Amino acid sequence: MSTDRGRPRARRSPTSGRATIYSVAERAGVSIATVSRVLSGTAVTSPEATERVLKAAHELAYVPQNSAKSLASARYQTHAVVIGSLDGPYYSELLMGYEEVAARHDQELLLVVADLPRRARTLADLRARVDGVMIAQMDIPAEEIAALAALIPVVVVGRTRLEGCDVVISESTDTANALTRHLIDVHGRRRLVFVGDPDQSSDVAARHAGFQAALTESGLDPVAEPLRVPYTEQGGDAAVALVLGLPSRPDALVCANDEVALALGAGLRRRSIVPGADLSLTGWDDVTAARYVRPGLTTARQPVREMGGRAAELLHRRVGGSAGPVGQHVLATEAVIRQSCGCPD
Amino acid sequence: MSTDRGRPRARRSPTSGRATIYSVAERAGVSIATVSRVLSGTAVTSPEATERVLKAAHELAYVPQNSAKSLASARYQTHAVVIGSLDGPYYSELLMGYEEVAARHDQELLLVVADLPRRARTLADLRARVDGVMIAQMDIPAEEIAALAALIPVVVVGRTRLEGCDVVISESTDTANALTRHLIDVHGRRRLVFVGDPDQSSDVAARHAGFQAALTESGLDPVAEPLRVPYTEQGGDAAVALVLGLPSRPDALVCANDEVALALGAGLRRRSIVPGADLSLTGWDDVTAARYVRPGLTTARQPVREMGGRAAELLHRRVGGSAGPVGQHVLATEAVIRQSCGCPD
DNA sequence: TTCGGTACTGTAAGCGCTTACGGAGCCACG
DNA sequence: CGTGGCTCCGTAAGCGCTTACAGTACCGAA
Repeated sequence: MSTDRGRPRARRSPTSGRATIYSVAERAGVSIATVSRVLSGTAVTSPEATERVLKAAHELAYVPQNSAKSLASARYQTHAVVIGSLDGPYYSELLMGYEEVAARHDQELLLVVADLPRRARTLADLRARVDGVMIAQMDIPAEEIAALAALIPVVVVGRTRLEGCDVVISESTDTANALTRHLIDVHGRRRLVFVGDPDQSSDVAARHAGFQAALTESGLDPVAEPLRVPYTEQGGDAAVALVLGLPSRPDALVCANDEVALALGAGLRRRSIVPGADLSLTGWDDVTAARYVRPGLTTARQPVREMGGRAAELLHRRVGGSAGPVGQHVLATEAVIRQSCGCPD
Repeated sequence: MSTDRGRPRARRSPTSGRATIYSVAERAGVSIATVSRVLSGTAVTSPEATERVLKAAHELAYVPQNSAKSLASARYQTHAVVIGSLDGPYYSELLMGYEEVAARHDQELLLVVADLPRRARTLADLRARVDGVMIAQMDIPAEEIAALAALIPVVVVGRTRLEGCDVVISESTDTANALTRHLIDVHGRRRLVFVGDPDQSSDVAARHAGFQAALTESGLDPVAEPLRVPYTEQGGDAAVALVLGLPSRPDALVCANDEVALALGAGLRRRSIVPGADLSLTGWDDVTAARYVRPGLTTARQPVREMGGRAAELLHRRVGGSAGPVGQHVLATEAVIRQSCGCPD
């Protein structure tokens, strides 16, 4: 019947008893369009209508259904955050920094822990679920990231040399250089070894480059190839054996991160080789434990929280279309001199 | 015209160029219903249709639009994870454990860091965005949680005495008791003090209860009221002054967590009071630093990862409706004896 | 041959929003 | 008094799915 034509189509059943835009409209005596306009502030509405809608919405404890909003507006108000693990303070700190800024822009966070096995599916699927993706995981191939970046805005943290997406990193090479120079110039070290695999992440590669540069500038050669161990406690334990197996005992160990340095230091000490005295030991990241061990671990502090914040800001802009050409954002790093290099307390 | 009646309504424009269920249906030569059935596996489809749909979907790189799915099915396939902070290893570990199990059930994770200021809005809004909520934050009032639990399935980790939702905790009282008895019976401590505020969290309250019970069972009285400091490094620093200000110097400090214990230990040592020798010091949580400091910190290890996993499992069941009555799930805790209590290396 | 099942499939309604479009009411101006 | 412009509002189409319902085709039993 044509008498039906003018009114909103009959609703099914009140599915969940939850208020919808229809119930709010009815209670406020306006159309759903007006409710939408009032609540999203996208168009002018009369003071009376505005007030009535607000009142009705409040009385019904109305919360807009997220899925309906997204479907109609083609916006998710959500960023995906892709990390490989939450081990150690690095990712936690990064996530906190990211969250803070994202929340300021009313963006929600979808946490994706992307193991290798489940990655392929997940990563591509994200484009049907979020507005943009932040990646802070080292072991995802560059091509995979590039493919994703072609579908949806992507910002990457902590690694470099990526095409088509913004990158946020902290300065590594110069600081690693300075730290290494400190060992050479101040502590007179001559037989230095880098502990960590430069090929595993561009970040570590940059640190290694700084290390290498410092040696070259001082006319030295490394005592050995980098000791390629994983960036974990286990890696540090493994490094103990490698160090002891070296033809000539090094007098300085520059580690890719604190975890490795701490485990390596503890292992050496068990063999009566005392970091700070018998050799210099440095880490990277300034984890909490670094300032509790004795001797305190000389290391470098990345502005991790700020990196997260910057990444969130960038991605938000990029999603909103108000960002310039993609580029690389480098934040400053600070060397933290404690005693494991040989400095006095 | 009635000739139009039989065919699917005309689509607007190909909004984003992305494949939809319509394009897949068209390419496969079937209806969208069949596509949906094939891809979700909710009904039998002929081998030929199945294959054609799969092929078309693959060729078009089709990913179902999450918002449309949710809107139509009233399911989000997402859990909210509410935490107060990611500081320290506790929350990271919890989150990892949770994520692992949630992923196994194909549930996504919405990360909500709920500061006090933004909490009220966020928490209630979650019901229009996720299927269930996991809360691992200590400072949310019980009533607020109860209110949320009335709207949507909720599971709480690490605190007790909550109505209407599942609770996952680790055993605290007995382990705290055992740890305290160790100090009394093995190390002959008599002047014990608890460091931490039992009123801040039910978890710490339980540890304090165990501490208190051990004293009572041994016919002792605590030397002083609990030193009510925050559970942070700053709290530990503050505790140093409190300890030194005590009328009688305690010979054992039982701390609410490792962070406090580590900072307190470092502070005391600076005053030439050596943990392990001059007094016993214990923590709780077994953070990474606990095994690197000297003396190694005697502490207790909660099965944090398992707690996260259990919580995810519970919430998934509860959302699916296949869970029994709400209840409390207690996992075992393990005392970790190192040297800060006075034990030899 | 007829009829009831069984195995699939298509049609279309509906999920709860956003938003283009057009209309109503009102004022100022010619 | 007619007209143009402005402000506010309602109508309805559409977002891309799921799923109830109603076939259709085919087979075996009566």
